Amino acid sequence: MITTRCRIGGGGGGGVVVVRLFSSFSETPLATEPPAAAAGGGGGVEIVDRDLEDTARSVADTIRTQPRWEKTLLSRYSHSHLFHPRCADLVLRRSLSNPLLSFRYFLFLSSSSSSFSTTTSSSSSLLLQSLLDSKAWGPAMHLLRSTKCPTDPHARNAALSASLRAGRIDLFWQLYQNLPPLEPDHTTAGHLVRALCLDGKPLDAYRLIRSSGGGSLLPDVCSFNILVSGLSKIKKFGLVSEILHMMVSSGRTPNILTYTPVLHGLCCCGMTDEALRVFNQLKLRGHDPDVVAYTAVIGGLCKMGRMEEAWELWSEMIGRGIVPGRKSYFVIIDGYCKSGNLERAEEVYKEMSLKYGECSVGCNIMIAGLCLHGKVREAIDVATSMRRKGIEYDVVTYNTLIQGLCKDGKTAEALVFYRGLVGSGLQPTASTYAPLITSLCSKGNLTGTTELVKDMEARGLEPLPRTADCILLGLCKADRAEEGLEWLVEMLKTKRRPQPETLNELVEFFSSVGRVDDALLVLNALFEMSYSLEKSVCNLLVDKLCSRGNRVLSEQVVSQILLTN
DNA sequence: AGACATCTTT
Repeated sequence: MITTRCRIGGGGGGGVVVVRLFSSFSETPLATEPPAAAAGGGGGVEIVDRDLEDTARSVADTIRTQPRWEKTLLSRYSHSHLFHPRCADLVLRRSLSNPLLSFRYFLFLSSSSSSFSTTTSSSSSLLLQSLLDSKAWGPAMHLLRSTKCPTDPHARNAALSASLRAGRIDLFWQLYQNLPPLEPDHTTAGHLVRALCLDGKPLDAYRLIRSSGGGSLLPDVCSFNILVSGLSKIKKFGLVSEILHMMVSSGRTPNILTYTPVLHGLCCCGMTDEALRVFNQLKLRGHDPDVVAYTAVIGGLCKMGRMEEAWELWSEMIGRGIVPGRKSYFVIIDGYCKSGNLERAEEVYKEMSLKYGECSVGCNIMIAGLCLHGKVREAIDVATSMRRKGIEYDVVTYNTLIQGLCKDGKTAEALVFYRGLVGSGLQPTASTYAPLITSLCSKGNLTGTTELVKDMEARGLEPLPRTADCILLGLCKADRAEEGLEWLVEMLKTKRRPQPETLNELVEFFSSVGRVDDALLVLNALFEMSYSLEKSVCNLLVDKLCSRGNRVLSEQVVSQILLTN
């Protein structure tokens, strides 16, 4: 028996569940279909099919048209008919267009008659399927757990699959834990891999695959692809290569969709040359890269500013008859913007607009490019023209403009956009506040800063690390050291570590203004985070301590510094 | 059937 432990996510703490994919090969009973007349007929009374059909039709009409039909049914129909499996089956099927009604009928049957059990797994599977299709998860779960409802492995797999498709991993694990063990097979393995990857635990999925021992218990290519994608996102390329070998040796031949996330992952962590190598290998081995693969590699080159090579690949892509999509255009336009070739960016932007029309993301890219190169006025012009064309601003539009204006020293104007953002009903993000707070702090405007910090808190937003540092420095230097130190304590409590440079600057500041006690306090925090103290700051502090005649303390500090550096 | 690519965060 092979089990793999994995954590289940969803709500907060998430317990540990044993993935029991390969727990037992034995007795998961397949649902069997007993003879139709076995139950309900008692006493040798033979019920004619025709009668049952009439009853079923009438019952189905009743439950569809009457609000409270439970009592009516019990008094109007003979129990031997009502609870006859064939009749139950027919009513359930007739009501499928209203899955919840059908489910209510199922509940009625199972609670009114202790001997009732749907005898064909097909009608309960149909009911389950329609409940899943209408995303009625609660009833679907109830049905699956009901002992009165035989559901075959296929139906259970359908439920697992439906919960994954709907992105409800929480439900997936509930189902998985509460259902009787499934016959271990490659379908279930695939579902588990997908669920673990969606849960952000590709390593657990990898361990599961490793422990399965290979062969027929390995999932299909598509699930493998999801695993490769998950491992690529966390940059575990060694494991990716192991999985690729496993795929080849088990006959799950990797395809272009297997490799694209790898290319993307490599490009994202600066390994663009490695991506290029893999990409060329793929082409040599006869794979036809699609638009997504091309876009990934072109994006990698763009991120490194290698625009000539990017354009070369772009042309190659066009030459192969591949039509660049919207996102391909975004990538290359952004590349030209970032590298400062704004004219070229505009040319390609126009080409994209002719093909796909304009949208906020495209405008955002141009706005960011203009801001980056000090053309904030032009950026605002682009934004204004968006409004004219009926393209709505999104949070990124606002954030980009706010950042651009702040960098240009136009904090007041940036605040106008901030108010516009809030007024438009969009939710600001931590990135909205970062440049505003930095600007206000550097101007010594602590009133404005604390106001924005309060706004953030009211929205449940945490300042970005740099922003938090900025607030810390701002408060301390504006003669509000008490609040500043409180802020520092709060940061440490919530495990948000200030940068080493920030703490050095603080020690330096407190020393220089003669607040030696505060300097020592910060120094302590600095040591506790095993940061090191810069030499110049150290000299300044020791100097201050000595000049105060505090020889003992200064020697202690020096020896402490020697110890930690 | 299912998966892969975009803009803000200095």
